[in-house]
Amino acid sequence: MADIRTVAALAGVSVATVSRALSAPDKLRPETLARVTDAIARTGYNPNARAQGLRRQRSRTVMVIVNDLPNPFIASVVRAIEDRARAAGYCVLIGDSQRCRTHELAYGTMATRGIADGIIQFGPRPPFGTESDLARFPVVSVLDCFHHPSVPTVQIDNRAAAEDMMARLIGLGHRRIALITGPVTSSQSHDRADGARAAFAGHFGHLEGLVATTGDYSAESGRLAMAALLDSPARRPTAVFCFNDLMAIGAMKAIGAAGLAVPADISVAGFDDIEVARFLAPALATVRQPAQEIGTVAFDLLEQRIASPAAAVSHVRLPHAIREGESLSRPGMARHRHGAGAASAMRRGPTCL
Amino acid sequence: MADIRTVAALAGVSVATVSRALSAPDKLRPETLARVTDAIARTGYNPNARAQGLRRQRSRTVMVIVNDLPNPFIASVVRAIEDRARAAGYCVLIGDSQRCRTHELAYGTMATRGIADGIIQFGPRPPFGTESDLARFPVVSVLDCFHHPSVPTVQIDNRAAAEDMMARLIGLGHRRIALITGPVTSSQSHDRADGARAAFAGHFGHLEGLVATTGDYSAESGRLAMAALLDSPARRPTAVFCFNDLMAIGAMKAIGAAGLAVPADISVAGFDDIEVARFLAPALATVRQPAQEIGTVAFDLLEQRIASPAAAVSHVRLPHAIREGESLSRPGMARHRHGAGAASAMRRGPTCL
DNA sequence: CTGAAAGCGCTTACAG
DNA sequence: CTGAAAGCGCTTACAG
Repeated sequence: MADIRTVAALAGVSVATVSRALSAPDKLRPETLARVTDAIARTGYNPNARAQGLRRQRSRTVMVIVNDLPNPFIASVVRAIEDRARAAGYCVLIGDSQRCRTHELAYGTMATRGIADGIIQFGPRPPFGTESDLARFPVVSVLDCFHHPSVPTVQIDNRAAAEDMMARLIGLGHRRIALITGPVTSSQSHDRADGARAAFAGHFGHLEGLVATTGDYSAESGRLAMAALLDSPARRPTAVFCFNDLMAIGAMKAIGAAGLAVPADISVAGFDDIEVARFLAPALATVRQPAQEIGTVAFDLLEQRIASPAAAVSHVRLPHAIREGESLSRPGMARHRHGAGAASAMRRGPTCL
Repeated sequence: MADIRTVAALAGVSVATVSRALSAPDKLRPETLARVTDAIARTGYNPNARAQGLRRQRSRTVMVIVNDLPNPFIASVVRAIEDRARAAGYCVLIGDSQRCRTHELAYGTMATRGIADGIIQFGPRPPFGTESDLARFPVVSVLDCFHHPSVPTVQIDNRAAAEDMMARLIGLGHRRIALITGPVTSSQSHDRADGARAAFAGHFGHLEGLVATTGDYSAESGRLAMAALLDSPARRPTAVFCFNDLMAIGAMKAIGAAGLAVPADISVAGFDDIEVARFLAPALATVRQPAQEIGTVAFDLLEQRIASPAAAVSHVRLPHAIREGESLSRPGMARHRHGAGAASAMRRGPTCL
């Protein structure tokens, strides 16, 4: 924690020379460089990043704003961003808004106070209160994107991905399918719901049999939503498509709690392909999103934007894939061991599409 | 992104007055304050944190270094730290070392470059290469702690917690118990193994029947470790105590893959009490660690240390609890439906304690 | 190739 | 109560 003056004195040079030894060593006479390098080593000198940032007007830090850090899928994208950032000599500042708009805005403001050079935003709203800031401060929107002329986005084709999974379910013979969606504010959830509807209507010519209920991407919300769907055995779906894996885990729990089996009674599909999904029994069929690549591309786009703010804004769509699992089967695979009890249909949430 | 000079000019005062309007408003004449406040509002002025930090020699930022951010238990402790930090007006910088020593040291060095006022370290090693830095820079060690005279720690009593879970297993009648531990570098894993041994030996007077194999806290390592334990049906344990929930999830997968059932054939216990553990079927019995409180206390200790570096170093032990689950039962609950095949005993890893 | 000097945007004794 | 000035630790034209 010596400063540049200490090092300069020790090496018998000016502070400018010490600075150059670090940033442009080839501009120094080898002899001088050696003296400075030695002094740096002896003092354990590390330039103060605050002072560097102030002088250079660049912090080499990016802020990542997520809304649910404990969600393993989000964490894995964050990890990929961090990997790439580190390689590029950047620090990463993570803000977990916990879906609270106030926190989100606080992190956004913080970033613009010279703390970060740009923001990677995971949520469906801009991290600033005033839209015009988006034109001035580099922001990249990722996963659950929002749209703005000066904000690049990186995500999969959520609509097509949902269509693909629905095609799989329909292909297996399912005619009564439930969706457990994300919150109404989630743009990716809208896209997926659109895709699901398109696939269903495209195949059957109508939407009868497709039902949707809303979750909030937490396992508990998936459990509750599924429990609501099970309230009415007569209209019970034969397959459930959850818009993330955590909700699928919750749904599986609710199905088990009702004395039903996956997939014999109800097939379950997820979204994200988090690691634990592969460890469930049965292993969850889900939509794989390329977490690593999403993070990498997001960082690269942000870095480009920091370097040249006027360049064209690109919107990257990365490929998804269907991850096979044991949680899907054809409908009607179970003996009819459950009594009726046609109770309160659609009590909570579920609405026809 | 106006600067203080712009605001001062607009309000017709000096920059010193603008600074005071923010940090000590009561020192200004109400009239002046009003003019400045108005100018601040009109320009959307936010002080540059870099410049503030440089001048004040305080960044009001703490760095959190974890080794596995996607682990939901770790993420939940990080979230608690962030909550507390935000309330105290601090930023949080998260570094995910991914168990790589080089990255860990890089984050540690970064923090000391004026970027952070202190570090909360999750791993069992100090974040610096030279020990003496620990006396100079505030560090708090958390969860998987290391020990150093000037570093406060916060964790549960891992030894006692393991004893408690072992007592539960022994009380159910288990006589052949396997441990799936963390890596050898993990101090908390050592403590837990000690506790497990003490409980076993205390009850039986010997260690025959207690077996340990090593994992790395990932689900996949739990699966592999469990598969190795199942290699020899004759010596198969009737209960497995995994030193985190992710490994327990992996172990359950391996048990299912071998055609066995939890808990009928093998009881499984975990550690951490992550949210998904409650959603497994069967719900996992585990050791609850108070994530929220651990994070809160860790931040508070760090803040104290930043404020008064010379104060006494405290070591906080927070209470754990046993979370009941359906993954435990008495041994021998299953019919003997599996053939023998007494193959290669202890081929991989498992060693008698 | 090297140094003296200005300045990044703030804060805070020091005067008045 | 308010302002002028020094300085936090760097970097980088500008001279030489």
